[in-house]
Amino acid sequence: MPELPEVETIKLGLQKMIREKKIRRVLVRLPKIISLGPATVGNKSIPSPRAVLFFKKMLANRRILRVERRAKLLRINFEGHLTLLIHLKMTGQLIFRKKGERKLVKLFNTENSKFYTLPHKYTHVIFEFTDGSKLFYNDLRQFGYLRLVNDQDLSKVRELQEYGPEPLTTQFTIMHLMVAATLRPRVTIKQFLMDPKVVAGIGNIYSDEILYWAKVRPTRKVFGIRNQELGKIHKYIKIVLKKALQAQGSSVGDFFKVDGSEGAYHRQHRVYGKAGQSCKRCGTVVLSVKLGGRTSSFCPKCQL
DNA sequence: TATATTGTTACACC
DNA sequence: TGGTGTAACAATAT
Repeated sequence: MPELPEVETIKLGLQKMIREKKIRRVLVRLPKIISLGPATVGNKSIPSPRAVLFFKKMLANRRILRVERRAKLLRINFEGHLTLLIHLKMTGQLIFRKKGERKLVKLFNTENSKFYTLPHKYTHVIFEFTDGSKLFYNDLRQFGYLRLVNDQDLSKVRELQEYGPEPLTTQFTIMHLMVAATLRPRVTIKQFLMDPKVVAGIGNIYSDEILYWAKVRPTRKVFGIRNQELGKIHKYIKIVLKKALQAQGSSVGDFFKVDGSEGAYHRQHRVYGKAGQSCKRCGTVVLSVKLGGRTSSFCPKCQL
């Protein structure tokens, strides 16, 4: 479940490991993961064998300039005005391995989950670099995608047009949240925070944690949230995401850094995944509810 | 064996 | 027209 801090952590890891490297070849083991051009990112139609060949040929012998992120979407920028968009969705992983290195990786960060050598049966795309190092794209649920786009077409990619502001920039103001709130008054504050058009990069984990610190129940409708509370939500969006980024993300479920190691922010979680446990602030049992088909956890005493 | 999981889109409904 | 709610995607852990 990579959200903004996790995707940013991956971006920084990739920036360190693969910047300036040249691709020798690309292996595509599951064609439906890849696609070409700007239209309907996320469309899972299976590309033709010709399109797969084109994808591989376009990337072969090409050098990586830099790695960027917008919302939860990674952008690998190549020489020759070509960009690879990578969305990990729920269970996508990017794991880098140096030449000759042996590496055991997990799909889930649970105690009993097993270790695999790479590539494993959930490895769908492999990038081989000219120095013998490799980058593995793994995705258990196959919701993620790798999409190759000419730089001139980037502005036509719908997601990039529709994402709300980056929460850790000065563009993201209380006023922005207030305006967005008047446009979507009937949804719950939880769904509001998770809407990528309202603000980029917040998913289930961080919306729960942000609402805990802001002391707002996830079930409340947006129209009933006072401006002072919206101000607190704005404040804790910044604080929680920054702290999570400092800890290099939360390794609950399936997130690992590009070297295969864990982030550390899940150790600081207060409510996400804590239903049935007692609140660290007041001792009350943390509850969970379903909102829009998604689980949300909160402390019924701390969050009003 | 049944159920929960989860980011985002597609689609039905009003 | 567009806000809202829900199904869909996949395959695992529990």
